[in-house]
Amino acid sequence: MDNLLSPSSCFLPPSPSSQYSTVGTQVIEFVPLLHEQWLFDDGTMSQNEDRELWAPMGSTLPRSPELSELPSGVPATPLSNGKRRGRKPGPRSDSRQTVGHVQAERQRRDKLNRRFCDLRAVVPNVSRMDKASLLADAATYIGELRTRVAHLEDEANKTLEKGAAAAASRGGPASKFLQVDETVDVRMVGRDGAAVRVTTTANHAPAQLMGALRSLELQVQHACVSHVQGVTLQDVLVDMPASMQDADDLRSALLQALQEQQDSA
Amino acid sequence: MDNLLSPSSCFLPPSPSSQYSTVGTQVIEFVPLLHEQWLFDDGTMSQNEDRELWAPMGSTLPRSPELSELPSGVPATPLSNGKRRGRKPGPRSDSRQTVGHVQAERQRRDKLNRRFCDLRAVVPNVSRMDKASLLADAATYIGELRTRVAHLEDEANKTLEKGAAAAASRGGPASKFLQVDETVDVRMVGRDGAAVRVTTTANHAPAQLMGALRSLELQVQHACVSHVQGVTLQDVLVDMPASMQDADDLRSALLQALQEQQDSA
DNA sequence: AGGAACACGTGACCC
DNA sequence: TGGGTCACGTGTTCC
Repeated sequence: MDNLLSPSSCFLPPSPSSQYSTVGTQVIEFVPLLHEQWLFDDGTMSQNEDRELWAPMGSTLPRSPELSELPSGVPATPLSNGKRRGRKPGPRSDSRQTVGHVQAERQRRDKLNRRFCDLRAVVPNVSRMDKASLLADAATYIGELRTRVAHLEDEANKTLEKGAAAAASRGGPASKFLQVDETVDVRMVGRDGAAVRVTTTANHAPAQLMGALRSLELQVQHACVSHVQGVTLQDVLVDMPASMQDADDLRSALLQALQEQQDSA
Repeated sequence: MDNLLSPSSCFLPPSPSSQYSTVGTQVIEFVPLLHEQWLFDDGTMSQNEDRELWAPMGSTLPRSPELSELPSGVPATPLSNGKRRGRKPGPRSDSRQTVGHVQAERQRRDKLNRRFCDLRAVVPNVSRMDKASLLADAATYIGELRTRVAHLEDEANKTLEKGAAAAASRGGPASKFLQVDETVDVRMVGRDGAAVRVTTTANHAPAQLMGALRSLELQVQHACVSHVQGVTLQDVLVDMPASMQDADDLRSALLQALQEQQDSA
């Protein structure tokens, strides 16, 4: 992981290096002045040395005669203290325009890292301090928040209005079904879908089936229910769970869930 | 912007190029035979291709005799469209260990980009397609969700304390959180039938609705359920009980039943 | 032209 | 030692 463990808990480039003068954009940008290494580059250091420190690079390029140093208005940037991550200046020919390029790239990097910081500030429980983990955690966190909001919202809607008038109609005979002539068919639809057909004469069969599907954590993508002459026909399309391979798996699980469902009723 | 506008709307490196052979991770790998590269992230990126495409670089170097290519199995599949962003292989001497390094770095980059994709999948309204904007939008979105959760929570607490309070039933703005996709509509069909339409983002909405109908002793004559993009639409035709006169009676009873249904869950 | 955005290779750092 | 992560400079493409 790296310095990311640094107390500031926020990754920022070792070299703030933000001291472009001419860029138009707002450069409010306070350096987080964390108390860890590289906090102050402040340009006070002599620039050169750092630059020549690692001058002789291994691989090399046929360097163009005029490599010199960045013409940048502010010569600093070297951030000289021994800490630095990036690549050494390496052999490059700067054509007075690549220097602008490298500087722009630096800004872009900084901006991106700032955004990473901002994101990290609003995401709790960032498991590891690493960028990829942060992104993953942010995504899952958003997912959590979403389901929570949805849950709270329909809860609010329900509690929002309801006369005190109680249910009155309660506790009917409810159930006493026998499930003779009850059929449960399951067949695959594509790779991840399963079509379930249930016919029964039981009372409130939809409640039983949907309750069973919920207990199995099966997401209902589509359902169609018809009741005619005492028998209820239900066709349901559900997502096939990863834990099940074929239709038979689902069917037996569903039968058991239906059984439990009606036992609890 | 960039290619980010690409139909896939997800940034992934033009060259998956991930073709480590020995790494443990799954390398299912199907060549993305569709008309655009990298349509999906899902880790199953293809590998191989390019790499020698732009072999002759401008700057040049007396390249070391053994640059060759990575142990790549598939030399072909140039993915030829002239699209590519990164720098060309450039002149490098690989010391048999830097090569492992570069491909490790590649994996890291890919993983990071995958995470960017995942994040982007859960953040709505991503203004611009650019990484920094995505991060910013994600952060603000999390902020919105948070305040929303907070509001909903203390609202729930409020309504929970006072049972009565009533809230003047309907008509008005009701609650600020009542969004368009959270509705319960009821209308009469003939003299003895009622059509109920419920749209919600709640989980396992069918189980809740059917359970509520059962608790009201309402016989389901027909039902149709569709789930799309997180919202569940349910149309149910029920027998109108003798104890209720109009649709509003049924609606309020249903709302209460739904509430109880979810409280018991 | 020139800016913006990205991927890549590379040196450095850490555990 | 080595795998993992980072920042940097660079080449490249798109607008």
